[in-house]
Amino acid sequence: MRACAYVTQRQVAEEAGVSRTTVSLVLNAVPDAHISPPTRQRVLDAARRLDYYPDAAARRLASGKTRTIALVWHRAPDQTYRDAFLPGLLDGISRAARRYGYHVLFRPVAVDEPNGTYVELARGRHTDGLVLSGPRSDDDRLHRLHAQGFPLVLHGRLQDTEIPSVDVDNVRGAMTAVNHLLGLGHRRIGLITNAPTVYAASQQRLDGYRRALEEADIVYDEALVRQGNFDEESGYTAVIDLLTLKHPPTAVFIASDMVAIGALRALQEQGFSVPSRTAVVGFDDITAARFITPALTTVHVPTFGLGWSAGELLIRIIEGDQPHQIHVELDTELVVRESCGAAPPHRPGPLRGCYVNER
Amino acid sequence: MRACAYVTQRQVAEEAGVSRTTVSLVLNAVPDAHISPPTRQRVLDAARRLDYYPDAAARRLASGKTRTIALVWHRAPDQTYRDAFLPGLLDGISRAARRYGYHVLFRPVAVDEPNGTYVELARGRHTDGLVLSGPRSDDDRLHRLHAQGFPLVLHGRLQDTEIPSVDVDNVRGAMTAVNHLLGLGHRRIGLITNAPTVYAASQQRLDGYRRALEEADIVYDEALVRQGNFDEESGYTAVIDLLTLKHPPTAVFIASDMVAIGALRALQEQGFSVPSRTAVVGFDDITAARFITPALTTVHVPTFGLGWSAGELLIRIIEGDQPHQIHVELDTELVVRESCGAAPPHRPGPLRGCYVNER
DNA sequence: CTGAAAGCGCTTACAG
DNA sequence: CTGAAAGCGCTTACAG
Repeated sequence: MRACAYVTQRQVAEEAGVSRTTVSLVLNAVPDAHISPPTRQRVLDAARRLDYYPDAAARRLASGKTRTIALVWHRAPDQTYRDAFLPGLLDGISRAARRYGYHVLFRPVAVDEPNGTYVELARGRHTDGLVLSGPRSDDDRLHRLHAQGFPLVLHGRLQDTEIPSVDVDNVRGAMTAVNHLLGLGHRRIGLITNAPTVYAASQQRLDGYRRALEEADIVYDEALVRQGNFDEESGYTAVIDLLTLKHPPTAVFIASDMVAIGALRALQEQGFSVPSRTAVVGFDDITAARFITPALTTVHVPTFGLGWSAGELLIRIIEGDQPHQIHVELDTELVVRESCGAAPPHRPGPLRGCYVNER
Repeated sequence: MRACAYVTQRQVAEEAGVSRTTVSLVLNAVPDAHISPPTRQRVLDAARRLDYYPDAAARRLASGKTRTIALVWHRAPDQTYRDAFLPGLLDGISRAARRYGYHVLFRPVAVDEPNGTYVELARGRHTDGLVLSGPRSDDDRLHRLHAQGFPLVLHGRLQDTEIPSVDVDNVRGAMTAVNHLLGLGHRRIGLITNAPTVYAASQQRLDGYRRALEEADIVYDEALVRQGNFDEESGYTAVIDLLTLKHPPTAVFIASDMVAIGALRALQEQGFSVPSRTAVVGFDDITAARFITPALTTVHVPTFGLGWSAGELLIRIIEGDQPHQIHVELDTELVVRESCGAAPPHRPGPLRGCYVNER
């Protein structure tokens, strides 16, 4: 069903009275093909007049380049959680791609899908490179792809790998959160992780927590630490458990907003109102953080920036530039709202106080 | 930089001891090419042994089909608003595409971008068809594309057009919301629109509101109607204005959750607590609706279903099937939470009561 | 049941 | 400064 009649390079050549080679050279602005300005102009005019667009498939086949990158999107156990990052990330990648003249292919991987089915994109030459969001450590086809020299960037780092990656500086992000609570005078600060610590990000946020305490000369107390698992439920349970302590913490750093939302609810139900009795700081700055009551103070993750960086890094690799940084770590920012107890004076109006504190 | 060495059809042919034609026929499972089972098996084995993937560009060039569809994503004035729909929509389109063996290209259109730049995807044969989310009525390149017979599906209907589309049944959705309030005994029901009524969806939701009132023999009172404009701010302002009435409404249907969130805040600030003094029902069921206090009763928009339908409809059109429905309208569902005052008994736990009421 | 051959619409050495 | 020609890796009538 090719309803449209497409105009080809040949027609442009005829219209301009030159060879197809010349048309190609002009339209691709090949640097060292010295085309006389008048010839150039004639080709350009002809192309415009005929409203010519080169055929993508032909161009790819001849050049060996697809000028396309793909985003492979692993669904996480908790869907809401990942959905919060998709728009920003995708927008960032798309903008970077467009900036460099690339297209972007989107490829979700269903939870029940076997590992590595997305390599078809690479092996079938649909794309020049892949951004993989949410890599699995047991994904050996991924490592094979990398070993073969296929351009790859991970969103979310994998342990012990040389595959280029983009992520937020989780250690420093966590430190910012904890330092903020310390600055408000808290000394017994609990931690609920965002996920089991087999996840690199989770371990790093835990490390940041420990380091901030250490720098404040507070001994790390494992009794104040609980494990979250991506969703509200896990935060709820973790808090209930935390409150069985004889001396519950006066503040809790919860390394995921989604988990924090469940935690907030548990705290309120147990009469540990936030922030008056317990201060809470989250991590991620998902959309809901602004809307929950009390509005959540949290560590903002720059999703657009992550997407942009991933796209740009990948394209550099594809084009053979030597990127000076193979693992990009972006800074986070603390967003002070209400749940930490350091909220700005309450202003009436549709928006909850939400200024951003630079680190 | 082609680091990988790719295996070609020719190598598979040699390995299997057959011609390239035969390889193509077998691998594409061409229906009426009668290949003997042993030959077929030999080809399959050879392909597997060599880990062969056909070259996408070559295939496209030879077949004239890209087996790719694109999602063109217009950013709306309010970004948060649209972001709420992207994950579901994109997931739906991607799943439909995969189901039929298509890939999906994602193409955001920046707010400051001139109209119709995305037609390059069509004219350059990057894709066999386009799903356009958030079409502009003044986009004449869109109409030209359609006139040329290029496969197109809109997400969000355009007035007076024969271009196939997918949307939610806005009229019935609004009626469900208003009927619910009527069922709770409300008689003075206000309306805040989701946007100016030049937007088709906005007009339709207004129509649904009027029709529900009419069927309940309540005269339409323009004094109870205000205009929202996508964001919280507009909802906040609209409520402030509404409350200047001598007899403010006892319930308000707000045709957008984002607008409703601003409205909720204004109501609470003005002492019209929700739901005890004023009942509120929203529209869209964005993620934040669950998290706001009180949790928002709202009309759920099936974003995944919209994406799936758009993808499937587009693929049917591409493949020349005659779809029996050119304008698909999906049903909505009312989600009863707290803001309408008909909440289920309060249960402790991480999740806010959120059962779904079938229409 | 299988193969030789043309062709898809470009890019890119190479020659002049 | 410009053109003739080979080639990218497939699909698809067509012939046998």
